[in-house]
Amino acid sequence: MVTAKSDNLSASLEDYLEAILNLASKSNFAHSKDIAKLLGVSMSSVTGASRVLKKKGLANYKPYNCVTLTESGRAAAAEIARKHNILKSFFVNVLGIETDIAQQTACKAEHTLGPEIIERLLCFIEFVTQSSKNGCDWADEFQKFCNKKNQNV
Amino acid sequence: MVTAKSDNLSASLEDYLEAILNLASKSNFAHSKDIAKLLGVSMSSVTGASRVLKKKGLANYKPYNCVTLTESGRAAAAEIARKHNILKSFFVNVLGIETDIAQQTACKAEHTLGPEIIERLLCFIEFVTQSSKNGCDWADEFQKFCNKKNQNV
DNA sequence: TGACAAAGTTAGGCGAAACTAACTATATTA
DNA sequence: TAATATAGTTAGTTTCGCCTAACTTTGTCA
Repeated sequence: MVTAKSDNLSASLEDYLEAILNLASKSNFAHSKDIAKLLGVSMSSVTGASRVLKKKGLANYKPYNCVTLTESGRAAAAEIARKHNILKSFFVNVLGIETDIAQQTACKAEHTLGPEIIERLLCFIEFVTQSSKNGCDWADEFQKFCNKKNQNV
Repeated sequence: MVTAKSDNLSASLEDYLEAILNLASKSNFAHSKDIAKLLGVSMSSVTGASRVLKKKGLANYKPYNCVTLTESGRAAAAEIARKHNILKSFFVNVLGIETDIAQQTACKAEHTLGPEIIERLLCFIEFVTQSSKNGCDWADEFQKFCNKKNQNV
């Protein structure tokens, strides 16, 4: 296994990791200021987190330089991002939740749901997608079901 | 509305509330020792939490006495327990997750999922239940889908 | 009824995560 | 190239949630 699962990360550190991954998607590095803005946190908090991530071998950090992810940092961040996307997709495409709420909730839930649930959710999304191709559109049927129910209230 | 939603509760306080509700379901009161055991926490932590819950008007607490919930404490706890049950039911009955894992995950996720998601999940459970009565057993089909997929791996 | 065990509390401390305010480094530009 | 604006850091503080160790209260039983 190459994917060095660096576990034992707090929800907060996972957020920093994910933020860096996203910001670095084009440029390969992330500015403290942008991380701070993205996470709604002060710059000094970013400095603190960067030091911790460095100590854990997940980020390359030198004072007054941009932050980059190490190999295992990238792997860990990618896992978190994957969880995030699966959750968001489930919320939007299966449950029919509004994008904004789906996004926000995915951010929180990605830290609390274990692999068993995540993999099953992924499976479930595939299942629904597949059956819609076979003419049985569950997501659509579900929406109708919801609408009918809401009318009765 | 009677349900005095006392929000702004930390995940931790919600856990205490839920624990007290569960322990008090028969006797109407909860011993510190039992709360501590249920939550895997020291008794002094329970004392601290009890004081906070009292200050928030959610629990009746007097040193060296059992803890009971106030009216609004009960309402808040019931809401949390409801979330918990909806989540657990979704995990077990729709996703087919093992009971233990479902239970544990529900404990964590109940603090992070907002009402929109929870209500939709409830709706979804009803939808699946209903359609299984009409001869279309989704949960079962999904299990088959999962099994087939796992075989291919 | 008095000694002892069990239950509960208090005091003090620790680590995580955030903040503000003051300082330092870097970059820009006149 | 020196002044200044922007970015980043450091120091010190706060809040939360938990812990251990020592103490107090309550309840039991010989």
